[in-house]
Amino acid sequence: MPAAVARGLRETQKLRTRQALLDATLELLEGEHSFASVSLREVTRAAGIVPTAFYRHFRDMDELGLALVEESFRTLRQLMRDARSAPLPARQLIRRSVETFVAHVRTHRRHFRFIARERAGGRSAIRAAVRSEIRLVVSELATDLGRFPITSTWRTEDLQMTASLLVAAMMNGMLDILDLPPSRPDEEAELTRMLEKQLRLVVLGAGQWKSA
Amino acid sequence: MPAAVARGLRETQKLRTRQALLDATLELLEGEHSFASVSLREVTRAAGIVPTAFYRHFRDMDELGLALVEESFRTLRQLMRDARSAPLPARQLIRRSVETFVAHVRTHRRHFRFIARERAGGRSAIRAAVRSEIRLVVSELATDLGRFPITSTWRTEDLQMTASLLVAAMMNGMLDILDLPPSRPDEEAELTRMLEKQLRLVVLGAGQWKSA
DNA sequence: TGTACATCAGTGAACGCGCGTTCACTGATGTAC
DNA sequence: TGTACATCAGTGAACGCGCGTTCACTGATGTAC
Repeated sequence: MPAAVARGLRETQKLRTRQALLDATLELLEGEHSFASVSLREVTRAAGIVPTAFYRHFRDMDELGLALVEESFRTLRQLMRDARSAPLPARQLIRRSVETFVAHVRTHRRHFRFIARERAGGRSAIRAAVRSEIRLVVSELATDLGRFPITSTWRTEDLQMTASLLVAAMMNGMLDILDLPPSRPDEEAELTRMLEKQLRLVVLGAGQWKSA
Repeated sequence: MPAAVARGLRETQKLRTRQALLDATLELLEGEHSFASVSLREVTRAAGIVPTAFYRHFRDMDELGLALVEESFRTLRQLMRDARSAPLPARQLIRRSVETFVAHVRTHRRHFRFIARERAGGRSAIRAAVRSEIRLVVSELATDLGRFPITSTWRTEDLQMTASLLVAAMMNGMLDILDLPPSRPDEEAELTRMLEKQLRLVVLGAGQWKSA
């Protein structure tokens, strides 16, 4: 075991239980439950601990929710930045971005189901955290958009406006994809194709846009 | 009293109570509550009736939620169709549509807060109803988009794709506007301007799009 | 118009249940020497 | 390495509370004649 992650048995086990609580919560959200209606007792029951042990890990369900937001976005932003870092024509960058995004959402279905719902949903602390993460995604995209020859003279405001539109399309596509039963790869491919077209439409518009 | 709406005292009072239940629910949603976490007892308490009287009006909270979805969209679709019915250049139609939309959302803040949350949120019956209403909005917009000279040769699929993108932008803008405190008309105007730009960007892109 | 009966929106007591949180505890893990 | 003590993740009993739903009811409104 490398020194940097050296942990006692106790700490290892505690982290394992913490993760079990996070996983159990996402599991419970697969059904009709919304996060706001999942009870602390249900979560501990599903994680295999007694209700009172919950407090060894989180102050309350809100704090657990914030941990889930963090966990959901941890890798997404890096992935998206990598996807568009290659020196390729716009059309290929769009395809890569959409494919990366859809693949990530598919392999983290439960996380993004949670994100999609809490983005507009219940508890304001969690909603604020989701919206703040999305704002970061938008800003990073805006920065990358500004690197193209045509956009190099654009006002920051218009870069943000365009990035926000692209991300809105992605979030909307995500919502549709998550609402499909997992057994419909054909419909998912259809939605993916439409999402790609929507991004291309925006980029076509950007080619004509007069900023400043 | 016109014959068509002639009602007995009893029926009038029953409708009044039903409306009080709907209004009370929206009122409760102003705070931290999500629809899924509002209890039947809270609603009846706020409406000034006894819990058991709830069942004279709705089978359960789901049925009340569906009534709220219906109430929310009742006038919106007609308004939006009217807003773009005038024979004006694209830019003016966009402005009119955005202004109509934002004004309607503002005057029905609580309804659309509910819609924004339940679109992705909790109970699947309600989510399905919201998504079905939005699909209607998209289809009606796609139909109207097809009437322009440039789009007259487009494939239906691409009209739907474009309409879906425009509506996604509107929903996204709505979410941002609803998240502002009602006391910020300046930020609201800023968001409205951005939304208008986003729609113009899409329409610019549509001008370049090669469908078929 | 007046009377006798039917309807039904709203009442109020009661039920069993799962909830979040408190508290004192246990016993395995960790630490100091 | 062995011992004695400290830490602390997880336990289990207990609490008061609001919940959805049942039931038999009341009394104003509606209807038939």
